[in-house]
Amino acid sequence: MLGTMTDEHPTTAATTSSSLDPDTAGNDDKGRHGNASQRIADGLRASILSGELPAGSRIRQEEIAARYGASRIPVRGALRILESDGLVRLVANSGAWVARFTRAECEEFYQIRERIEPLLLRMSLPCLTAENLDRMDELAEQMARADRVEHFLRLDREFHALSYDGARTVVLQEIVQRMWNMTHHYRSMFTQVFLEQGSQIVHDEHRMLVRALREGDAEQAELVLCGHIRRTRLQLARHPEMFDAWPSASG
Amino acid sequence: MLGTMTDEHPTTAATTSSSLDPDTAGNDDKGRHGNASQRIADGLRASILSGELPAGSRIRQEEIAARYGASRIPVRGALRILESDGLVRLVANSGAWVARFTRAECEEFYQIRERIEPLLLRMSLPCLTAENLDRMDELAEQMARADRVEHFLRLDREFHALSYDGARTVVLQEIVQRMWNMTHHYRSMFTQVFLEQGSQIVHDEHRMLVRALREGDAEQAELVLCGHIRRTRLQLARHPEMFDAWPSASG
DNA sequence: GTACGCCCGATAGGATCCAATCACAACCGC
DNA sequence: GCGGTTGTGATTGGATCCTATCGGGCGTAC
Repeated sequence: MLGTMTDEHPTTAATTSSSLDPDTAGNDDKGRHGNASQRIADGLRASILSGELPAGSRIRQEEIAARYGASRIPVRGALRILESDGLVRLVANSGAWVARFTRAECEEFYQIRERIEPLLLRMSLPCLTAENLDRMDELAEQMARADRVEHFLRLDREFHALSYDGARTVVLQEIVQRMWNMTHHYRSMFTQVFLEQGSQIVHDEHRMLVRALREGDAEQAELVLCGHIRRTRLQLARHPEMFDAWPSASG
Repeated sequence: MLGTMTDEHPTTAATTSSSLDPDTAGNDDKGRHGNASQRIADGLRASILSGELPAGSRIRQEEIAARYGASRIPVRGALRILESDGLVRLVANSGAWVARFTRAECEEFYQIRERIEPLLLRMSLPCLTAENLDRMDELAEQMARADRVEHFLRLDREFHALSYDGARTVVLQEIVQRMWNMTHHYRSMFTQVFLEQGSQIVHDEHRMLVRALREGDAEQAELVLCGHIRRTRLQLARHPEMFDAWPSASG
């Protein structure tokens, strides 16, 4: 026979790498089983999120290919992956740029997050374990004492990722992850501001969230999370200077 | 100079093709200016949505390349595009399959839609024109008289796409479009059922939606739309036979 | 002096060829 | 007879080469 090998759907996906945690985002060992595109995409994603590749800067295929010791073919694949991640903008026959978002787009992302993250939280709630919640308490505690931006961001991302850990969804988690990646730089700048101000409300919200989850109160958890994101969006809107002070795109 | 050509971000995107309408979905003329990947992706998308390529069937690169008179390189690009559209599932070193969704995943999609489409509608409302609304009335009228599934689906998609036409968003519209594509077959089967039953509630909802939009009542419009999607989800959950009677994947 | 058109370099996209990987199957040892 | 192993074919992934396209710079005409 010729065409009757494995024409049915694959048993499980298992190839989409990258968790909500930016460090392990795409560094799953299984992700690289012979897939250079994925490896390059993961590396580029890390470079973009770390700020090494600033928003608006151009990405040249040959340069990336040389850096990763590959040809331009897997680089193109990587760029497509990052485009679907929302981190790179491709223009046919022209080139690739690190995505840069306007203030309006950023507000759009936050409004999307306000709607879908509470849903994801609701879906996650029934399967959250006591270990999840204990760890979230720890993280909330550590965040309250954090003074460096990168440290806070790492804890914050792990905190929220944990809160979504019980969800059995696929697409929703991917969307949420994309939103987190796309808003990464804004959260970074915003964190800078509120760490300087020593605002406490973020930690109050985190504690309220864990409490609602512990009590199994999905409605309350949704409200707290929605408010958490909404407050951030409104705060962000009050700091338009963040959108002017973009890290400039060097060649 | 060497590196100082156009290293800034491109002025506008303008390359993401495909509207909410499945016919023009990706057939924008500008999409093909030397971009075979896009052209092939658009063709494949149409084949998948039309049912010509059934869910779960395998996609062979060489076969597609031959059909479109190209090499396998742009086919790979097309497959990546469709993967980010959620219509194709890629497994490294194994192959590509037309995405097939479980009942749980389908419910997930509808729940996502319940949350984000009302938001998109709210964002669209302020910029909707009288022409938009008049055309929506027409479409609602035609839908009430439609008796063929494809005809209804086409009108329905145009109706809702029009309701989102005022939105200045980018990402949100892409997400919504993806959800519509991924649920396309389910809507097809569901439409079959309710057309046979002669149910009127869908048309009532459509009229209520237009009325709320005319009155500029965003809150009411959101509620109606949420209920519209929610009711469909619950109806779908009551027809588990749809998930058994999948079109089989022929090689 | 300015505006238009042509030319050319650089970069992205595509074709062809080659290597790696996987699935199936037949074979051999126990 | 059965399980593990290895071989083979098909298919995907990657490298190299070639072509198309885009943008800037120069020259010329008005």
